Amino acid sequence: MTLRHAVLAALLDGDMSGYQLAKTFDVSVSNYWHALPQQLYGELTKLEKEGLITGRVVIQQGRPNKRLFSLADPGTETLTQFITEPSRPSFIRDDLLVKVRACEVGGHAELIEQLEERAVQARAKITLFDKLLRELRGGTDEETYLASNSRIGPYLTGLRGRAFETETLLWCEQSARVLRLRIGSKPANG
Amino acid sequence: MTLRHAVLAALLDGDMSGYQLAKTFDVSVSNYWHALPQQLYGELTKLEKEGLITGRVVIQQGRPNKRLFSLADPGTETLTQFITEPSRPSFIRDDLLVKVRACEVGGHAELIEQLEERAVQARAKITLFDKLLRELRGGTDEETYLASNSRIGPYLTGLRGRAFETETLLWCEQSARVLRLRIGSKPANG
DNA sequence: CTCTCCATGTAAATGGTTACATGATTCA
DNA sequence: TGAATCATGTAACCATTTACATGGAGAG
Repeated sequence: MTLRHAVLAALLDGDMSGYQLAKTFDVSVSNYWHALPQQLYGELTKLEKEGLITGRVVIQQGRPNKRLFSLADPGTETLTQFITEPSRPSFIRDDLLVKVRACEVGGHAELIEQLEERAVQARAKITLFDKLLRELRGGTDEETYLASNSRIGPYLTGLRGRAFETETLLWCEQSARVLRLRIGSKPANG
Repeated sequence: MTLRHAVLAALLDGDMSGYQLAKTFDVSVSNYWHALPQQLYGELTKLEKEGLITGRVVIQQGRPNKRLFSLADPGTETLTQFITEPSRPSFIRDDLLVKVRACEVGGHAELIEQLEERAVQARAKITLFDKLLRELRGGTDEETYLASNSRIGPYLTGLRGRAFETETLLWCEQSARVLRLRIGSKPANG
């Protein structure tokens, strides 16, 4: 199980509620881990029971109360130990790649549409990552930032995320182009 | 469930046993889907019962008999329909990225080792992908190959796999370099 | 005689997804 | 009045991992 580690790592950014976590997972964490809100709520409850995080209720006006969680010392220790343990191989799961792999059976037009849709999503994600990286850097350039002693973890994973999405974009465009030649159809989005 | 689709797609390469599938998943399929042998055996049995693939026992000398499976027409239809359905977002799960994200809690030395280990694996995978792509291309160059009417699916996914591993390699090297500056330790592998 | 490769599985436990459920507030 | 956002969960189901299990052949 590593969802717990991903959650603990996310809390290094500061206190968060389950709802906030679920929202920001997409920008900051979903690049290397993915989870649904239900899972996060469950995991947060477990982590609190085990004392790895501490939660407190924040009463709000004009909106429902929320439970804010912060990393406790045992949580930090769990993370440190996790870093020490051997890593297991990463893995990807991607419908689209399975589909491209099997494209010889037909459905080219639909597949091209999906590739173009994914390309749009990738562009949006690249923009988000660029924004994230710019904000982290502040005024300084990348080299100086990475040599300084601040928060390099989020920056490095942000770089990986941007690189991943960039490659996805290029690949989607290339694959769509190649498939289009096969059916002589026109691009759906220009 | 998309393991079944990944298995069906893999069988487009030709008849295979569970054991062969488990072996080749690493080179050809694990780039976009990952499964353990137990899962493959189970899935193959199910797919045969449902008539999507057909199995036959091949008696061998000097080694155990094996069950060879081939794609049946309903299996091909299932794949075509799968291509038509909307794709769900891809996702990555990577221990190492979680660890780098959380690196501020300590364990830099161990983390650097793991990054270097991953870099070695990435290099090996790039070599494998290059070999795969070269074999698929045969004599022709890439552009000609992709414009011709043969098996573009495996080629395109191979390209994605190589790009992914290349980015992984660069990222591991960069991250290890950045972390090394923090602790002033020497590289473990040169 | 030991190790690795071939070849196939079952069973139990954990992890993840889908469907369902609630209820207040703000904006159009 | 309807939709979106905030905020939190439960229950049932399906998928995946871990542990266990077997057994012959060839290489060293």
